[in-house]
Amino acid sequence: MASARLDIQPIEESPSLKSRTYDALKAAIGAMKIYDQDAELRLDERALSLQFGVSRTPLREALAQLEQEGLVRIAPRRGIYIVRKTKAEILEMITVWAALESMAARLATQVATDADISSLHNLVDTFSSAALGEHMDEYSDANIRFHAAIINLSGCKLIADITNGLFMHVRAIRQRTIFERDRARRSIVDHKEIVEALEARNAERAERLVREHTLRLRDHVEQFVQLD
Amino acid sequence: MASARLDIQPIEESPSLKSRTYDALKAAIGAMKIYDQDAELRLDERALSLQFGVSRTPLREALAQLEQEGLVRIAPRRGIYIVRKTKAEILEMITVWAALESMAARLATQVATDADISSLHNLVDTFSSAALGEHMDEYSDANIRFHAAIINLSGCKLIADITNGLFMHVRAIRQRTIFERDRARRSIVDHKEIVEALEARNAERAERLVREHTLRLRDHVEQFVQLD
DNA sequence: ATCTGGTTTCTGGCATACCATATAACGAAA
DNA sequence: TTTCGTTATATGGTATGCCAGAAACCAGAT
Repeated sequence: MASARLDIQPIEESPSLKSRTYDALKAAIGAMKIYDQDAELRLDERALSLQFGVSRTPLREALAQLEQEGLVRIAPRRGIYIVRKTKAEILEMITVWAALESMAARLATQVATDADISSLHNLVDTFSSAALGEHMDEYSDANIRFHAAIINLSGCKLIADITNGLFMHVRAIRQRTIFERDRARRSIVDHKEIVEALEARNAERAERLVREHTLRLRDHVEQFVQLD
Repeated sequence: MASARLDIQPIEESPSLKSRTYDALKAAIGAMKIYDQDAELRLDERALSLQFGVSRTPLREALAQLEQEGLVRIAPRRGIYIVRKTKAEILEMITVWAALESMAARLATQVATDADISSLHNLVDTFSSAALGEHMDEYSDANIRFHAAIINLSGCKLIADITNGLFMHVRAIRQRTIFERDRARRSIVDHKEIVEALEARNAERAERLVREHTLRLRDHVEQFVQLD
C-alpha cells in the first residue's frame, strides 16, 4: 500500500564475487553425483575462473573456504579435488546428526508452542496415506523436511547450522540409500511417535525416539550402503 | 642406530603461508582477551601482512577461513573485526557441546577399552584432593582435559573436531566464569559418577550424566556470566 | 623395447597493482 | 559556530603476472 512518507528499505549490499562464487561452487558440487564411478572430481582454477567469468583471486578464496568445510581438497601444485567422504565419515556424520537432533527434540519440548508442534502433523500425515512404493523421492523430501522442522522447533540456530553442513555431505549418498518399503513404513511410525512425545512435552522420550530413529538410519547405511 | 642402507624419511612438505598465517592468526585471537572493555577488535589487512611478513593474498585467504569459522567478520570497505559472541550464542554452543559429549559418552561405553576408561581416573583423582580454592586454573585445565578425554574415547573424530571449534569460542569467556568452590566440588562428584557409569558400560546413565553436567554449566553461565 | 635424464607444460602459491566505496578531513557558506 | 558539500584517505575487492614444484613428455642410450 502507498504511504504519505518515503518508505525506505535498507540497501542490500551486493554480495561479493567471492561469496557468489562460493555459493555457485557449492551448489554445483551439491548437484553433482560425486559417487558415480566416472565422476570428474578434478577442478581447475583457471578453467573455473573462465567459466564463472571471475578472476582467480575470488575463486581461490571461495575454494579455500570449501576446503575448510571439507568439500574439496587442495593439493599444492597437484590439483583441486572434490572429496569423497568415506563410509566411516558418513557414519560419523549421521551419529552427530543423531546427537544434535535428539537434543533439538529435547529443547523443542521446552520452547516450542503447541501450534508449532501441531504443524508437524502436516509433514507426517501427508505420507502416511501416500503410495509409498512409487513416491520415494517425495517421501525422502518430506522426511528431510520433518527432521529440519524439529531442529527449527528447538530454536537453536547453531544446531541448524551444523546439521545443514552435514546434510550437504549426507545428501550425496542419498541416491545410494536403499529405501525399502518396510523402512519407509517404519520411519513413518517413528515420526508419529516423535510427534506424540513432543506434544506430550516428554523430553526424555522425544529425545530417545529421535536418537534411536536416526541411529537406525546409521546402522542401515552401515549395513547396506557401499561407497568405494 | 646406523644401518647399511639409506633410511629415507618422507619429506614433509612445508605448510603454505596461508595455513601458517591461519594458525598464527587463530592462536593470536585465542590468546586475546576479546571480552575486555578496551579490547582492540579491529584488524588491518595491510598492517597484518607487514607484521607477518606475508603479502595480502595468503593473509586474506586465512581471514576468509576464519570468517567462515565465525571468528572474524569482514565488512567490505569497513574493516575486519574479531567477533564477540553474544551470550545467546555461547549458550547455544554449550548446548551443542552437551549434545555431542553425551553422545560421545554413549559411544564410549560401546567402543572404549577398560584400560582407556580407567585412565580417566587420573584426570579426576588429581583434583579430588587438591586444594580447590587456590588452584582454579589447574582445575579448569584438568576439567577441560577430562571432557576432551571422554570425547576421544568415543572414537568419533567428527565430534572431536566440532567441539574443538566450539571450545575456541567458549574458552574466551572462561575467565569470566565464576568458579565458586561449590561448583568445582560438585563438578568433581559429577565426574566421578560419569566414570563409574562408563565403567559399568551403562550407556543411558553415562549419557544422561554428561548431558546434565554440561547443561548445568549452561544454566550457570546463563545466570552468572555477563558479557555485554 | 626399455630405461634414464632432461625439458616442457601444467597448476597452485604468492606478490603486487589498481579499483570502488566508506569514512574522515576539510573548508566555505550561512 | 554550525552545516553541508567537496576532497582526501583508508580499506577491502579484484585482476594479473610471475614463481616453484609436479607431472607429462621426449629423446638418446642401452
